[in-house]
Amino acid sequence: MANSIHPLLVNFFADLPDTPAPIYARLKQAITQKVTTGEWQANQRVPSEAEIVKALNVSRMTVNRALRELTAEGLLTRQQGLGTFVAQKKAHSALFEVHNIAEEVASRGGQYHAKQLQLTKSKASVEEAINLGMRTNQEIFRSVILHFEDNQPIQLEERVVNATLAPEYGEQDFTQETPYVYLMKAAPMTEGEHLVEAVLPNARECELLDINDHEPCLQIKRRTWSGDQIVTAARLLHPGNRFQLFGHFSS
Amino acid sequence: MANSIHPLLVNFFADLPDTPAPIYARLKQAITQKVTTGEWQANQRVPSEAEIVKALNVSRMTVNRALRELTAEGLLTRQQGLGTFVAQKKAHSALFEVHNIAEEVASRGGQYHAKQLQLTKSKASVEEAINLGMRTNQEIFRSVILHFEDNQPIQLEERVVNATLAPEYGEQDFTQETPYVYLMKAAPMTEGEHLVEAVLPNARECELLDINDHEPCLQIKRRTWSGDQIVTAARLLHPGNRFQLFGHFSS
DNA sequence: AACATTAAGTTGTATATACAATTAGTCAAA
DNA sequence: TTTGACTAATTGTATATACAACTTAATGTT
Repeated sequence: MANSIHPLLVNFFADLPDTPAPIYARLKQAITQKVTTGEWQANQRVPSEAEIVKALNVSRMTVNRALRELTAEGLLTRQQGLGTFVAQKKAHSALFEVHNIAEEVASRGGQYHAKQLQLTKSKASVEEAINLGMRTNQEIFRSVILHFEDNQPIQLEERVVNATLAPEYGEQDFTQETPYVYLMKAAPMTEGEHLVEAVLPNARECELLDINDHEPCLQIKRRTWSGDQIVTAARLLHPGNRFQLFGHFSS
Repeated sequence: MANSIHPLLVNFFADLPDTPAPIYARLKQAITQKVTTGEWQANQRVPSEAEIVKALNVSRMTVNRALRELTAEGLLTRQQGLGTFVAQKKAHSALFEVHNIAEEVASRGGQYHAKQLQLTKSKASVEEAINLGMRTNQEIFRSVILHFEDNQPIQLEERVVNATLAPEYGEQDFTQETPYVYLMKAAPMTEGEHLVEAVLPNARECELLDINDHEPCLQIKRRTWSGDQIVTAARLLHPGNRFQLFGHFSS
């Protein structure tokens, strides 16, 4: 071990953008990349501070800062006397916060885009009216949008929108702005509810989401109100192998 | 100004709990208290690093760390060349209630009972220690309990418990009182997190839950803390065709 | 065999020092 | 008046050093 550098650290800065940035920031960026690309697997031990110091010729305090901040961000875990390890962290979303899939994808560094599969306007059926607490003569929009993260489908969104409260819904370009963002402007929500369950998608849904048959999905049904009128109801389908809901509470 | 200390810093550590803690942590705690009690108002300028150094006789790097971390946490804002300021109060997000399966079953008029499948005690493995934020020399309990509603399995619970915080966990009768109820008495939780996803159970889990192969399950991984120590980590598996999570929010 | 001690390696914290980068103000020259 | 240079104050980053606290493995002792 004497003079050789740690195998995980060869060409450590090699494929990083050559932006001028502080050393600690570039260290964080490099390590984040190793983890998110899977080059460093979960629970794997990462080089010690001393090894990084030796390999990269930086100060230990700088390495310490990078590792400490990444630990605070949940990417790594550390144990005094033992070492530093890659934490288990999949793509996750805040549970029971109204969420915006585009923002979430962006926040974890993914490439977001969306494809609108359907957008129609008509009167609510009896079933819909009951389900949504509307009247059958009210106009509603129905839209189906497929959301992608890094060119992989991450959410299939079926949505029904109250056309009285959001009359311009049909003219929006949801590949640019998500329905959530538009609806918040059109009719700020005051209340909402969620129903989360594990379901087996049908053949068409499997095809759209690009998953195998028998791959479970996390289904979220969400309804939001503005005052006493329902604004929108959505059914969000996420592939189980690519998606987790995350929630945190404190007393 | 020459020798006098900053007026905001007189008796700075006075009304703090005298717990042994690192200087930077006590600094953070003291400043957090000033801000949350309103003694330091939003947008007010806080003493500069140099002033704190002079008043409290600590190193500037220590002060810098405290202020930097508080800034990352959103309590303060800083501007190079200008100073450090109290940030605007941040919005509180909706939380997700910790739930008790026995109470839930009872609340919808079901008949509840449970069967304990396993209960052992040993030291945490390295993987567990990393996963749980414990030390490898800490003792933990492992338990597996199957919960029934009207004689149908409704939840398979695999749980790891910090034996230091809940030493009598092994002597409880969880067919009478759920782990959640006991743990709340033993070590009141102050923080927690949830991870929800859709998974496909393995053959043994299918058999225990009395479901068909390919029936998706809703898996909840939950970790709870008491102060900075983890109390318990659990994996809760619910048959997708018999279980839903429900949440409500209002603004 | 069981237990205690020691050593080596690792992370955690604290300090002193140095220089860079940014901002606001001062003051002099055009 | 405007411009520009300069200065002081402040935060931002990087390093070297030191010691504390913890974990594991090896070693020695009973």
